[in-house]
Amino acid sequence: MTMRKRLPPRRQQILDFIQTFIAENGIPPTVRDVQRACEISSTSVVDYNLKVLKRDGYLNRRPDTARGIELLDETGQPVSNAPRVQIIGAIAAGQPIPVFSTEGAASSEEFDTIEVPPELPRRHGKLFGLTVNGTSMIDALIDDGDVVIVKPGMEAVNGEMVVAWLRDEEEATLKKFYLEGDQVRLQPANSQMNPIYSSADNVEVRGKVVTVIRKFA
Amino acid sequence: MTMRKRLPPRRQQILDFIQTFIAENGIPPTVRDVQRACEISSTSVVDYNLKVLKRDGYLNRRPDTARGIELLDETGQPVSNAPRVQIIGAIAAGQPIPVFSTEGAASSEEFDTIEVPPELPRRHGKLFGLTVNGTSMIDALIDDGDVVIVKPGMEAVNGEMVVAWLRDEEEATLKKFYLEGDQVRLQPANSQMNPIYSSADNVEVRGKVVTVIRKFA
DNA sequence: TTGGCGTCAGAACACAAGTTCGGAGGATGC
DNA sequence: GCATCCTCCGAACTTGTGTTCTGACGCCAA
Repeated sequence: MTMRKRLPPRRQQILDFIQTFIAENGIPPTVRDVQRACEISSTSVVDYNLKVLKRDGYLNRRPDTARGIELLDETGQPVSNAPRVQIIGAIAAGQPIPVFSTEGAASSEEFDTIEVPPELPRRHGKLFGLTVNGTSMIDALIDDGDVVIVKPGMEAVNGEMVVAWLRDEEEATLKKFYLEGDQVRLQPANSQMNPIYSSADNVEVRGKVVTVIRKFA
Repeated sequence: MTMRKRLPPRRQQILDFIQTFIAENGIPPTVRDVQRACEISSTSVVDYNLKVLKRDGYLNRRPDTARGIELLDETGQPVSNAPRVQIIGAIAAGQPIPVFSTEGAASSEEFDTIEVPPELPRRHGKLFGLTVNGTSMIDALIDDGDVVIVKPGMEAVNGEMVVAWLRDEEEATLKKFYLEGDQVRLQPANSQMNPIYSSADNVEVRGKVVTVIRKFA
């Protein structure tokens, strides 16, 4: 693991541009793309900085090939353009969620993110992630440290796993949702634990679990 | 939604190569890359076929730009370069798996595939997928039609969900694995179902579940 | 047959793009 | 001052790469 020091402004600018360019166009920029965008007078300057960035492990270059720049992450792995979902907090049965601003569009770089298959955002739109604390969902194959990907929304069908907000208690929990008459049963995924019963008025569905991502198994 | 008819072999070959090339290199091939790989005598032939493929909605081309090919999916959306895992069959408690050649490296286009976060193959190497039939794993948040991503391997730790092959019965099942003395308990994830006990000799772990991907929720 | 159509071959063109070279400031240390 | 290193400049060189032109071959219907 190479340390990532603060870069000279030129170099940082180049690196940022490459990142943006790939995100926007799907393919890496050419040397001259970088030159124009960063208003550098000569391609040799770009080449020089790219060489340094390569030496320091920020990217790879395929020699003699057009658009041969390949960004690397902190571990030296090629970086992918897979979509990332913000992990906006943690959740555990009976524990409050911190922020939880569903549409706040908070500034990007504040939260951790996690890679998801591109199919998910395509199908569900905006999503967020919650880290699961503890093993209270162990029967649902959700272990300590796993991340649930949640689609914001108020509706839920019986049996779906939802993020439920209990108004009176001011707590959020991750449970299976069952509407039974005028009360709601929130069923944990742990045979050791009992369901929570609450009046339907007191339960606010904040979103439902779309999938679970196990960070390492 | 454009219909995707059977393509002439040349065109299909070109399309396949582009797909493979992007998967392997992260950037699209050049016209001459295609030419060499498909053993085509002239770049004009490649260009001609690319034009037809573009007309028919299989790809986009950025004019005059190196590596300007952009693959499209059935809906005309740009296709991502997220890794894909082969779904080599289906599995349900007590049901046999069809093929199950772990390392066979079967011909590419025979199986369905599913997108996974790039982190998974990076971490675990070669993986395969199995479609889950039925709701016998419902307590594990694995529903009918979900896909379990499995890392091939013989070892398992107690509590892990594994694909277990029962030699005598010649059946494969998806269960949680517990080695208890010299026998193995295969615990289903359904409170309605009883565990299977078998001698350790009779149980062969084929792989363990790395994650679950819900196709639509 | 004839003509159109889809497909391919070979070659060339024109520009895109990676690479290299000599030189020049500016900082830093001796 | 002098050497050394980092960084930049301008220009050129060489190759990569998209594109085009002309011609040909086979197929099929009028």
